[in-house]
Amino acid sequence: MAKVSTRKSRQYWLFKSEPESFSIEDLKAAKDQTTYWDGVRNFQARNMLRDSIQIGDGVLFYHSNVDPLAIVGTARVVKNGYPDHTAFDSKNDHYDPKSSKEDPTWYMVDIRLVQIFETPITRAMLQGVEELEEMVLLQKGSRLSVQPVTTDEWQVIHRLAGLKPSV
DNA sequence: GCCAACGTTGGC
DNA sequence: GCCAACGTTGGC
Repeated sequence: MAKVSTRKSRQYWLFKSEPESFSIEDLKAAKDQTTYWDGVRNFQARNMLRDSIQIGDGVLFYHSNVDPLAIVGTARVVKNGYPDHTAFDSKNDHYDPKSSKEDPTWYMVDIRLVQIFETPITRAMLQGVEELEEMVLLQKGSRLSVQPVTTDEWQVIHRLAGLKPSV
């Protein structure tokens, strides 16, 4: 019998990336427009990657540490959490000697591009929207690079992009 | 470039 | 187990 998802409904997430290291254009250029989301080295984010994020979930792709800060498009989860092999590679920037193949510390998922927004939804735009006041991204001091997004937030952001909620 | 917020490390 | 010191993130 095929493996069945443990929950019925799709969930939504926001992934941050510095475009200098990996931009949504890089995702577009990747083979099958798909990538593994490696390098997350925070336990809270790790738990989401390992335990919560599932195939079919929607991902807002956010560019951080750049002008303009913005949600630049969406992606879809195409592979559930599995060990982040970059932690095993001593030559990799994200190498972590405490993580082993036998007992991995860090996890990643695979995502595939859905769309690049014609007009990026800038952080400044988000900050003006009452329905997004509680969005994790906009909370003071929020540094999580993988964050949950509510269904309402997902829909508001698609509306701002002039799109029907897709994925 | 600044600095607040946060996570981790290590001495005790 | 506390907490000061330190390093990093990331908005501004």
